[in-house]
Amino acid sequence: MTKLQKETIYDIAQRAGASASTVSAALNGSWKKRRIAKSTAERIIAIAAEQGYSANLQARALRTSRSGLVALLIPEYNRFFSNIAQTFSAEVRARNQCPVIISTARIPEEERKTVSDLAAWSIDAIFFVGSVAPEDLSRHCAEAEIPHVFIDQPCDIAPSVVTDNRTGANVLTREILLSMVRLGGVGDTPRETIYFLGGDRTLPSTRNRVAGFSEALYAHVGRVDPEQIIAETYDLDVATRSIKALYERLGGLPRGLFINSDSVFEGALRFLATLPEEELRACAFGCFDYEPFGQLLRFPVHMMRQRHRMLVERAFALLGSENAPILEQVNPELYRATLR
Amino acid sequence: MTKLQKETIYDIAQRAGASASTVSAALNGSWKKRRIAKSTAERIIAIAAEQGYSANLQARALRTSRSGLVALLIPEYNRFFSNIAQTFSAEVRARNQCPVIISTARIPEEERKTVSDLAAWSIDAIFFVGSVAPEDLSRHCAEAEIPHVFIDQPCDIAPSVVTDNRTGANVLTREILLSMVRLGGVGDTPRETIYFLGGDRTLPSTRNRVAGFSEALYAHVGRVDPEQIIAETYDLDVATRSIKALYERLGGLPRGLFINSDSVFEGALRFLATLPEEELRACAFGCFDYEPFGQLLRFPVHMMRQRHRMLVERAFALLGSENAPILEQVNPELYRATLR
DNA sequence: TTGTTATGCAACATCGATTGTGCATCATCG
DNA sequence: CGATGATGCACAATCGATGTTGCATAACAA
Repeated sequence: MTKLQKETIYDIAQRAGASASTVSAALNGSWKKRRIAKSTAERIIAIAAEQGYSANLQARALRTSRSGLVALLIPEYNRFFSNIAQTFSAEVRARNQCPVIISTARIPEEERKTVSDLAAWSIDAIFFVGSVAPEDLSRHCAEAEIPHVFIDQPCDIAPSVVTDNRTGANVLTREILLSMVRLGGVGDTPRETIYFLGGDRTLPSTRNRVAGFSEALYAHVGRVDPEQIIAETYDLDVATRSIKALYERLGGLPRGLFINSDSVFEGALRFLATLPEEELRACAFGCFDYEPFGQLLRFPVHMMRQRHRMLVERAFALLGSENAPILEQVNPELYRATLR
Repeated sequence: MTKLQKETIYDIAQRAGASASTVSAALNGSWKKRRIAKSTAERIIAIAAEQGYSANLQARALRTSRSGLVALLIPEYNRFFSNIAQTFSAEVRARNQCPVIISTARIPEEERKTVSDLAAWSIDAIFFVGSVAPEDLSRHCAEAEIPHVFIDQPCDIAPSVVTDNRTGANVLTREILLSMVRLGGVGDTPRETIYFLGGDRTLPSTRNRVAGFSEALYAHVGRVDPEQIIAETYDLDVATRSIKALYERLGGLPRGLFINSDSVFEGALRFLATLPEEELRACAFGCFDYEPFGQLLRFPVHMMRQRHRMLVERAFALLGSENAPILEQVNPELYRATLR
């Protein structure tokens, strides 16, 4: 085994008594098209293997302007996005390409800069998950001719795969309402109603979840108060403060709580953890996202699980349909809390 | 705004009425060393900015054989590794480089292949987290002259940063024992003792945790039975089966349980969730890893939090000290379960 | 035997940025 | 005034792989 780095097609060519172009053709598989004798190709391949040769990918990418890199941009590493990252990795590697995962912390400026960087790398494709400004990013990619897909947050001008948030939220809300009935049902005072907590109303996913929530609630009691919806941000710390403020304003927990996303869940729990168990059990919880530990808390929580595997698979399928603003929806799965 | 892709230094050179080499120097900051007039450099930089120029990184990497890419290899995306990934990303970007995060599923073959791939990309450095076969990987990197560091699992022949597992486990075990005292203390029957669950004994981190566990236990009761240590794998499903088997063998939960890692925690909880609350509260739990939801379960759990920020920072600091088998330890933080 | 097509491979230009070298121009000094 | 040195920049050779072009030789037909 010699130096992994230094060996080039020229070195191999010398050893094999052939030219560099022949070696190149033999090694990248194009030898058949280039009318290289099978025996020659096999000899070269054997020598390369023996020498532990591996092509300089920069050189190849420079020449072909295709890098073999596929990127995934995520806002952060929470459970949902990590799951996406995991299946994305597997999927890319299965295609013999190299997955590159980058988190951009929900900062639009950072997202744009990252796209520029990736373009400079001649990236083959970009998957955006939970992007803040999809259209802007899509235009950037289009300019650089980079195939791209949006997951979780749709884009008006590019293929997108999203969870069916509206239906999902509707189902989850109905489930919470069902639990609330056992706790006394939806009443007239603020404390006897359900609240929607967390998320960013300016984003389509949150808007759709709010819509599903509202529909289910309206169908149940015939009215929805805008005050019941608290959706300014996904920020974890803000979630902690929001639930605390709500608790103080109402003089206790409401009878139902729709928690939007796992990060909000985590933030809210920081406050909830300080409450006595009776209070927690007097509120019906639902969370739009799945968190395994959620099933094991001191109080029951319904959860809506987004099917990350399916989302990623469909996204790959849509990669071909470039620039077509297709919107594909994947329905999430309800995990009903078992009463204890 | 023109095509993001096509603009090269030659185009800029034409516009500026200068040569490509001058443009190159102006744009990459080496113009001072190359005695380019400040006025010329500024003019070129202005034109480049106006044209939205960005350098072709393949070409640069090909020439300089440095890619600006820094890789992080993790086994999977659990909470601990995701945290590492998050701080790693930030750290790399702060250095104006591009983070590449790849999960290799604890498969040695996959790890080796990934290192080869990365070498072919002229990767600038590799951070290995929780690697299965550190020495082998280190040799590969050394051959390709890639700076590298190991986090979480040490390597005998390369710089490593790990949690002080032994001390951490000792402290955590003592805390569990303390809780056990309130539950009746350590007695003579199997059900009145403490068990160590999960992890892989062939790995140094688990070995050290077992050592710390044993020392604390020995100091407390003067003996340790090998049967008290169940550490064959980090696998989540196996953890579920192990705890179930233990429960059935003992005819109930033991009085204390040391859970090794968050994935084992998650696996064990699948079974624990099926038990009535009284049984859970009759056992003192400790987990070597921090899981925010862990503080909010139906029973108290002490947790030992690994300081991922510090681990990553120290790893960067050690990158320079190439090939020196330095072992740096970072002590974890105890999160005492509050009784409810 | 000559002309034609097929086969197998080497030469060479190319991708875009970097960098060693060299050639002007201008200032400085004895 | 010629020698010396600093200044500002252009030229051209790389880095390693790809693919087009073209030159041999062989195979075949006329």
